[in-house]
Amino acid sequence: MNPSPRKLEIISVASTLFKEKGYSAVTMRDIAKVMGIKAASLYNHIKNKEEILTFIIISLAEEFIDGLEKIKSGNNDCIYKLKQIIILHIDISSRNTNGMASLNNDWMHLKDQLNHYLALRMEYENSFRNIISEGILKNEIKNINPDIMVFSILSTLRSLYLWVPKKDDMEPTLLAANLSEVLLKGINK
Amino acid sequence: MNPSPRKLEIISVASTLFKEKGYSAVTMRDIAKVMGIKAASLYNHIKNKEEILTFIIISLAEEFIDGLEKIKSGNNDCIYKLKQIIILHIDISSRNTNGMASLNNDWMHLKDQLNHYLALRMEYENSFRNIISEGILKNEIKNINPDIMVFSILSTLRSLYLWVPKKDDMEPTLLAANLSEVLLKGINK
DNA sequence: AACGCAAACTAACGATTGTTAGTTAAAATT
DNA sequence: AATTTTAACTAACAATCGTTAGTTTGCGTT
Repeated sequence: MNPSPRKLEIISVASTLFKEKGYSAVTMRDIAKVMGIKAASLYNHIKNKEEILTFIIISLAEEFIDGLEKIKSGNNDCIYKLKQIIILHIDISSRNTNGMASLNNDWMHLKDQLNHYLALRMEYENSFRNIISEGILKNEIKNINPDIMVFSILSTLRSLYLWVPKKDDMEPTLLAANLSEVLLKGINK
Repeated sequence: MNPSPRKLEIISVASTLFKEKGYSAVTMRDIAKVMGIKAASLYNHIKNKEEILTFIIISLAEEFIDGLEKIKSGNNDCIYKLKQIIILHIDISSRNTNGMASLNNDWMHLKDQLNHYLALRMEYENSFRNIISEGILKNEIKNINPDIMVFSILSTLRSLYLWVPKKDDMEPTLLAANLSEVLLKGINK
C-alpha cells in the first residue's frame, strides 16, 4: 500500500527536524507541533517513530542502488561511469536534502531494517570499488589503493546534502562539471 | 584547573558511545555502566552531560585552529600548505577518532559554547579558502570556484574518523601521500 | 587512633519520552 | 438520510531521562 499524502507530509516534516537535531533528539511532539496537531494524532498515519526513519533511509538507499545499477549496465568508460555517479549523488541530494542527513547519520537507529540497510550499503560500496578497480586495469585510473579513492570520492558525495542547499543558486550541471573536474583530475594546475 | 585523570576517563568512554549512537541517544547511565559505576557517581567528576560534549568538541576545534595557524604562518607553496593540512587531519583524526564523531555530528547540541564553536569553524573554513584562493592567484591551483574545492577536500578530511580505524594497519605517512595525490591531482591517469 | 577527603553509593525528584485507549466531529460513502 | 471512515482530540500509561541530596566507604595524612 502506498503512503498517503498525509503520511508523506509527516515524513517530510520529520526529515527536516532529523536533519537539524538528529533522530534521537527529535520527539514525536516536535513533529506534531510543526504539523499543527497533537502527537497522538500522528499514529493515525504512522505505526511508530521508527517507521518514519526506516522509510526515509530505505527508500533513499534503494534510489542509490537503482541509480548505480543503471550506470553499471551501461557500456561506458570507467571515468564516464564515475561522472554519472557524481550526477546521481547531486540529483538525489538536491531532491531530498533532509533525508540524506538521516541516511548518513541516523542509520544506526534502525532496528528491523538495519541489516537490510547495511547490506545495501555494502553492495553500493562494492560496486563503486569495482568500477575503480576496473578503471585501474584499463589504465584509465591511477594505480593507487582503490579503497582510498572510494573513500575520498564517496566522502565528498555523501556530504553534498550539507552543501547543496547553501548553493541552491548554482546550476546542477555546472556543479556536476566542476565537481567532476575536482574529484577526477584534482585541483593542482 | 586541568581535568583529572578520572574525568578524562569519563570523557573517553563518553566519546566512544557518542560515536556509536550520537550524543542524544547516549544516557548518563550508559556511560556509567561502561565505567563500572552508577550514573550519580559521574557527577563527582563532571558538572553535567553537556560539559562532556563541550570538552570533546572545543578542545578538538582548538587543536585544528592551532594546527592551521602554524601552517599558515609558514612561508610555503599553497600546495605544500594543503599537504600539511591533510597531514594535520590524519594526525588528529587518528589520535581521537571518537571525538571527531562528536565534532562532526553533535556540535548542534552545544549550548553555552555553540557560538564559540561556530566562530572557530568559520575561522577555519575561511583560512582554508584563503589558502585555495591564494593558490589560484599564484597559478598553483586551477581557477575553479574555491568553495567547491574547499567543500570537496574538507568533506573527505572530515570523514577520516570513519575510515582511519578500519585501516589502522596503514602507515599514516603512506596514507597522507596517497590522499594528497588523490585530493590534489585527482584519480584520472 | 582520629580526621579529612575523594569517590563511590542509594534513593528519589520532576520532566519528558513513545505510545495506547477511548472519544468526537466532520467528511465520504452507501 | 443513515452509516461508515478518517483524522483529529483528551487523558493517561509506564519507562526513562538528567540531575540532586544525603550517606557510606576506604585511603592518606595528621
